[in-house]
Order: sequence, then C-alpha cells, then structure tokens
Amino acid sequence: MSSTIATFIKEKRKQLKVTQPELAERAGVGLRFVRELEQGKQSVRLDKVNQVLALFGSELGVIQKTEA
Amino acid sequence: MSSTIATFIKEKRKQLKVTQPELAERAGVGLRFVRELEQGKQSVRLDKVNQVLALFGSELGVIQKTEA
DNA sequence: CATATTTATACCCTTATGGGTACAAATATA
DNA sequence: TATATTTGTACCCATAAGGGTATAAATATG
Repeated sequence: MSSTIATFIKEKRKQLKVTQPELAERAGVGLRFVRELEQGKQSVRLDKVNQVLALFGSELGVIQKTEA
Repeated sequence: MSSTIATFIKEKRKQLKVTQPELAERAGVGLRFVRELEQGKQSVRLDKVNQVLALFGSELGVIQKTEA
C-alpha cells in the first residue's frame, strides 16, 4: 500500500532494482538525502522530494485524510 | 480544482475567511512561510507544509501524474 | 474617492538541511 | 558460514530556509 512517502519511494526503488546511490544520482540529489527520505525524515525539502518522485512518474500533492 | 499546493492552501484559507497572519499563528509557522507557500515556493519544508495543511484536515502525499 | 485591511517584498540573523564522505551495521549471495 | 553488496549512522561545512520585522503594493470597505 505504501502509505507514507518514505515507503512509497523505497518500494518503487526496489521494484526498479536500483540502489540508493543510483537513485540519488539519477534524481540529482545527494545520497544522504535519499537515505534520510527513505527513513521517514519529515523536515525535508519539497522540491527535492519531487525530484526523486519524478523518477517514478509521481509527485507530491494534497490528499484528504481518510476517515477513521 | 486547486491543482497546486499553493492554490489549495490559498483557497482553503479564504473559505475559512482567515488572514495569512491568523493562519500562520494557528499553524505554528511564520507569517513569511505562509506567504512564500501561497506564492508557490518549491523549496519549502515538508513538515511545515503539513503543519499548515493539517488545519484543513489534509496532508501531503504521493500522487500519480495524470496522463496528458 | 479616501481609508482601512490584507498581502507582497526586502532586510538581517539563526539554525539546520543537504552535500560529501567514512565507517559500522545489516542484508544478500556464494 | 565467509564474503560481497547494500544500507544506516556520524562527521564537518556551506548554503539557504524560516522567523521577525518594516515597508510598499494591492485589495477591500466606508
């Protein structure tokens, strides 16, 4: 299901059988950023997250919280 | 429609008839941040965007790009 | 139209993100 | 199980995000 951004990216990356260093290079971000991102760090920059997501044809957008 | 995060927040804020200073205070972020956010600044921090969106019962998540 | 309110831009300053890198821990593979 | 690969954590440093604030521009209201 990949509820969080972190797990989404991790899953997508593994689907493509790409390592973190490779993903970082392709996305044009630092390796450390990719790692912090997949670890669920909240205080990341929106534009850099989107740089990574762009590799999967995705992007960040507003979603409504699902009712309990 | 509010395709972008910026317009989404701006529209939601106006729906509630709240000024930017009020929104900033309620969200616990700086006034300048709210303004840059509504102006479409890309390099904002994810956690702070979510702080603002939380006021509308929303949050940031991964979305798939719509086909052309 | 004049005035009040709201929003946008610019300034300085502090803080921490992100980059690079090295090494440890964990995982995969032979 | 030994080895190779991948991932996670820690370090220093430069840069810029974000806070506060003042002022100008834009908008709303009388």
